[in-house]
Amino acid sequence: MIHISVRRLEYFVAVAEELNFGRAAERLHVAQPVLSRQIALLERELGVALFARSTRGTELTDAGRSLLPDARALLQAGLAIQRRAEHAARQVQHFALGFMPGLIVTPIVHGLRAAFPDVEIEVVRTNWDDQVDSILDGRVDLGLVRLPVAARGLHVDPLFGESRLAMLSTAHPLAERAELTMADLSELDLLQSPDAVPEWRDARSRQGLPVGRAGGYSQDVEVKLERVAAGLGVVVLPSSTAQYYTRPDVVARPVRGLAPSLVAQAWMAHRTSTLLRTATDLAHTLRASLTTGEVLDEAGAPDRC
Amino acid sequence: MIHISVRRLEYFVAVAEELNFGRAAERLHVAQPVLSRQIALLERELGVALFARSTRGTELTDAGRSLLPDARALLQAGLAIQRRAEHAARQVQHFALGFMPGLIVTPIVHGLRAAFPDVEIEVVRTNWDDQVDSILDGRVDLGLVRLPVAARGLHVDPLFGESRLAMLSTAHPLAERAELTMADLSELDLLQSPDAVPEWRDARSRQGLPVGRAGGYSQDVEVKLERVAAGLGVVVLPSSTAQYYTRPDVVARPVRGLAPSLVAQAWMAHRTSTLLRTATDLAHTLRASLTTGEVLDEAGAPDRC
DNA sequence: TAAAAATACTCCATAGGTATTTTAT
DNA sequence: ATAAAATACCTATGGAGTATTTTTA
Repeated sequence: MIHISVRRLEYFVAVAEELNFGRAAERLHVAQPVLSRQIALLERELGVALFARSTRGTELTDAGRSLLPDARALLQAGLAIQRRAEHAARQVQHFALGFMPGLIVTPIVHGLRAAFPDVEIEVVRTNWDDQVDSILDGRVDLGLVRLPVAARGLHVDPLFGESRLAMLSTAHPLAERAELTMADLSELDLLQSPDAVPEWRDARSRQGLPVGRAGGYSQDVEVKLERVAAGLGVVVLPSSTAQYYTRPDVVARPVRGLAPSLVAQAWMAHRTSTLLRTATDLAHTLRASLTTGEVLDEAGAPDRC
Repeated sequence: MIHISVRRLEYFVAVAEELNFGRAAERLHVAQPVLSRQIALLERELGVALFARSTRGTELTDAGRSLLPDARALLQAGLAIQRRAEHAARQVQHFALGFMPGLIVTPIVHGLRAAFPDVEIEVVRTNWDDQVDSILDGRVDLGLVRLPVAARGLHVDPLFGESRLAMLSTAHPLAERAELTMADLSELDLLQSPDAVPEWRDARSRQGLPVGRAGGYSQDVEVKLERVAAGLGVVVLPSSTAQYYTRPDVVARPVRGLAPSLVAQAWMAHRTSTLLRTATDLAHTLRASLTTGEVLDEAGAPDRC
């Protein structure tokens, strides 16, 4: 029998994120004493202190730190349940297809419409930061994602690879070169998450240069390109994305030593339906037509995990 | 904000499994009207009917069927939280290493003890049916499993392969042959889950023979071998397991056309700790010494998903 | 003394229990 | 007539609110 209360975990996550009971209470639209009490109850229930309180700044204990990802996972499972129930409640069936910028999902949508004329097909453009979350929390039933993904509970089925290009302002000296090297690239500021370009991060840390960025990262391609055009740095995009989003003041240059980007389809591992099955089959069959760029290698055998 | 109540989902799963409110209530140690009300409230909350009630047998609706796996996933996340909190509550750190029959975890345990003398290391023998569940519900921090696994939320890192052998009663006519073929094998009754021997299942269904088993499957190696010795059929075991569990009335025979079994380590994808990291590194380094059988091929690059 | 969290207390929503009715075979 | 689920009604736990106190930099 499970005693855990979802609400309490939500409170816990909020406090862990704010590290301040008052602000967390405000964010949750409850009174501050409620949090004091509920967190204390959660701690008693679990038998561990989750926070080290002090008047200036609350901190997570080891136990709290270890609970946080578990709690987040449970909350996301709860969200997914609500979202999907909403869809089940409306009589018309619904299927949401997520895709990263540069990918073309029209062929899949056409195929699905032909096979299931009564189903409402929705397409959702995702970003690097929510390509996985959108699947986990039920906004998207099947996502066309770019690897790597932190696949908690997902089936990931690689579809094809495509080369990646560095996007530079035309005003930048390096824009005159036909091809860049990793050494060139690592000199530049990266305007996207280093997780998306591990080669850059590795080269940077080998050189002892800073890897993080003070300003944070923009997630929208358009915003990234805006900042590139402004001369703030470089972003690395898959060729399809580079080709889709073109502007006169930004050029795309190949980089020697940059591994290809892999496109995959991903879905909740424990969900199955003929609709989903049809969609994954379609995506696999039509994978060569899902991009405007050239397909590097078609990842063959289903590497589903 | 999430409104879902874990308790209600627990009730839902119980009723979905029993398909009878009275029996489910008994199992949950609550009164039957409680379930009627809580399920009705859950249905109102979600806005969908989950059960089609009738006086003879309750059935799941489509919405209910689609909720069930999601609900189970959430409950398992809840269990994991409770289990791990229990461990965090005891001051002494704890690490549970799961392993399938035939595998030798002593080298890893020694390595961990050397690196973390104060941590309590527990080893847990798992079976085919709980090698994954034990990780998901927090009983095991790192599991040495046999592929394939339905990897919901797991990192799976293949370690090595080993050949598989058919275990037969010495009294069986085929026991006199030095090697069997898939055709021989598919004639025999399989005393383990067909999922563990897909080749057998495929051969059976091609021949139009029944694949399922009325009696269900035993999960313990010892019990399986007992039944083999009794002449009820055959089981297929990895060579290490075959070598570890030996009895005079059972023989092991190679089978032409049987793919090797892969051993992997698996852990919750969203958990990280130096302890876990050390353990996975140890397992990877020592992988050749984790089995008594011969290592077929060492799966190299980390295929972590 | 000021900011942050905990405590005291009150109120009400809701889960759970028992007894009973409804419903379909 | 019987088995299964729903309803009626009661109780008590516990979550949320306001006011206040404790704590420490």
